[in-house]
Amino acid sequence: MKDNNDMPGHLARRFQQIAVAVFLAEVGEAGFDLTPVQYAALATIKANPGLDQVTLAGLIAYDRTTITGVIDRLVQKGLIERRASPRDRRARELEITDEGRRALRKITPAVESAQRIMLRGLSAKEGEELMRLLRKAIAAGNELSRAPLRE
Amino acid sequence: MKDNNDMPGHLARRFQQIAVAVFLAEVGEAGFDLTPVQYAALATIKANPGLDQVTLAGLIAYDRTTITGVIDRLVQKGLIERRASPRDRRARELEITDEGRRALRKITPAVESAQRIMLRGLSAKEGEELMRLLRKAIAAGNELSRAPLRE
DNA sequence: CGATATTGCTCAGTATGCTGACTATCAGTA
DNA sequence: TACTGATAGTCAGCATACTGAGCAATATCG
Repeated sequence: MKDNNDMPGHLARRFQQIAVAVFLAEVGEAGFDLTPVQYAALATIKANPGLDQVTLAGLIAYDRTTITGVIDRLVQKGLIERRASPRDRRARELEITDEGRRALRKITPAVESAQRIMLRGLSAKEGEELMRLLRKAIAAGNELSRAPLRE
Repeated sequence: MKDNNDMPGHLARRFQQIAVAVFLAEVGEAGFDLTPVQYAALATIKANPGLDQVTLAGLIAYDRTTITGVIDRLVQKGLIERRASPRDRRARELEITDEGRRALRKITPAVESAQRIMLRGLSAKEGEELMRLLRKAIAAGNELSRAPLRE
């Protein structure tokens, strides 16, 4: 009988669980109330001004039904704006606000610190290797989830 | 500006996302409707007959408020039984049913297949290395989440 | 041009996960 | 034994994620 610790699926869940907890703790300590998911969305909107929701979802591999709520909350916090696209009346264009830009800038150190903490059990070389293997496994499984990465 | 693919937190989320999708697909194809979380709970209850909810939660690193719903659904499906403990009237003892045992046995090939599929981009050696690194990072971060592993 | 397919988005429903609060019970101690 | 603290479980509330359905608008093709 296989142990939980021999199951990549179980290990994935545990690592994710710790990663989220560390992120929330670091960002919270910096005085902000942003989830990992909201942070990734905000950073991606900043890097791609005016993109629509489906494109955003593809860039960070979120489900299209999940992104709606995430965007709602970012708008609610005043960090982004959502407006109808002039070219396609089905689509909504997303834009970061000045406040969103400010928040992103101030949060960055906490986010980077969180990434270090979640790898604190590994050497620098091991951390790199873990990320390489995750990237490789993810690339091979990209199409297996409902929300694949789309570049 | 760091890319998402350089963030262990983001990679953790993506890998877990794929792992869950693969698990549900494989188990669903085998004719069962069990989530990864429900499967781990069921297998752990079988291996530790009569354990209480807090102990179960500790063995698989679930939050005690999450385990309640998971157990509800396993009971609902007739796979486990929950009854008051004779020694501690606060506690509930959990026991797998015959039907739970049967389900577990029939599901096992699908679960193992799922674990292979989620590593299909890696060689056997790389898969082992990924699991080793995840275990190491998880061990170092165990206390950082609200639901640490308790053996 | 008009029928059809596709796309962007939303919604209802279900299942994790977490925070924080609460009840009931148990354990240790003054 | 009475008080105090810890523990087992539940609940309400919020935030991901997903399934499946549906609406409105756009694209495509005969």
